[in-house]
Amino acid sequence: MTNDDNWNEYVVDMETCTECNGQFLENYVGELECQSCGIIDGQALDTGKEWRVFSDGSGANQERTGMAPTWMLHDKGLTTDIDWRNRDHAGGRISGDFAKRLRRIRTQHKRTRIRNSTERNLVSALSELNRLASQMTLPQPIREEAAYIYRKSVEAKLVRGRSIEGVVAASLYAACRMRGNPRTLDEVGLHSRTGRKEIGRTFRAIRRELGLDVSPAQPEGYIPRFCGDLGLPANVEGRALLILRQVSDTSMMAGRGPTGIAAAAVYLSSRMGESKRTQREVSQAAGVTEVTIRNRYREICEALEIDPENPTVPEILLR
DNA sequence: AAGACGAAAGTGGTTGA
DNA sequence: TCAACAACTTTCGTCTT
Repeated sequence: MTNDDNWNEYVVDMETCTECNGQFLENYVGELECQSCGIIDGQALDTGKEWRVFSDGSGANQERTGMAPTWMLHDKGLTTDIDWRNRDHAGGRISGDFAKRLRRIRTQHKRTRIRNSTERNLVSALSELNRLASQMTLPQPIREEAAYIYRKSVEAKLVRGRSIEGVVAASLYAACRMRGNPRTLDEVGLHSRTGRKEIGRTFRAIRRELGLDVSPAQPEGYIPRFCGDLGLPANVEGRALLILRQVSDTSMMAGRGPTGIAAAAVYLSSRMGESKRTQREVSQAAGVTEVTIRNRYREICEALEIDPENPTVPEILLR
């Protein structure tokens, strides 16, 4: 029996899932999540359509009121669209003078959607935002948050004297941290035309001027991504998070870079089980040096009284 | 040969006078 | 504005597996 095998017996003390008899385990945002079917706290998510039927109940009509407003479109998605096809409501062809008129209306409509230079800027900034977020594979809520921060920055005239790209990158960086899915400045800088330095400077300005409540990045936030990049199984990830939770009360965290701590926790967790990773592999996934991992590793082992040579799951982590 | 270790010097950012 | 400072990186020789 490996360490990895008996690990789960101690961590999981929750009931079993009513849907599939799988085990509930606390995920990193503190919800109870079924390990096999992913249901949160016994509540299955309804992935069905939200169409409501007001007419004959046959379900043939699919009424609703359009998509939810989004900060990702310059007009928040509140607009009317005119179909580009020359067809009437029944699908019949529209031709002749009326088709000509329709073409004219479409042109005018396009012009009214983008009214002034501010909106034009917003359009290009938001497309840059989307490009960046896509390259970094960021989820929709973070993009929304970033778009909102960017809008506020424009309102506060923070783009004056700064590049649009810089403000976009800084907004994204801030949104990632605020949503507990932190990225390093290096990472954002890698995908943006602006460098790490400028993004950092701009981020500080935005935070100060908008009074954003951005707490320091928590090492926990990096764990899922590092483990994913390293192809580590879920139990190693869960154990790394528990290690962090134990160590977070100690003084070793003070003043240390969160990425280094997270990297060391992943490295330690991987060494406790069968799927081991080298310092080099972890350092590349985490963007810190092996030396830093070694130092944090030593400190974590010291704090948790773990033998660095032959790390086993310590008593304090079992309950 | 690869991985781990640790010393020593260098770098970039923060802090406090 | 500048120097001190801590964290982190780079580099490199040595030891272990």
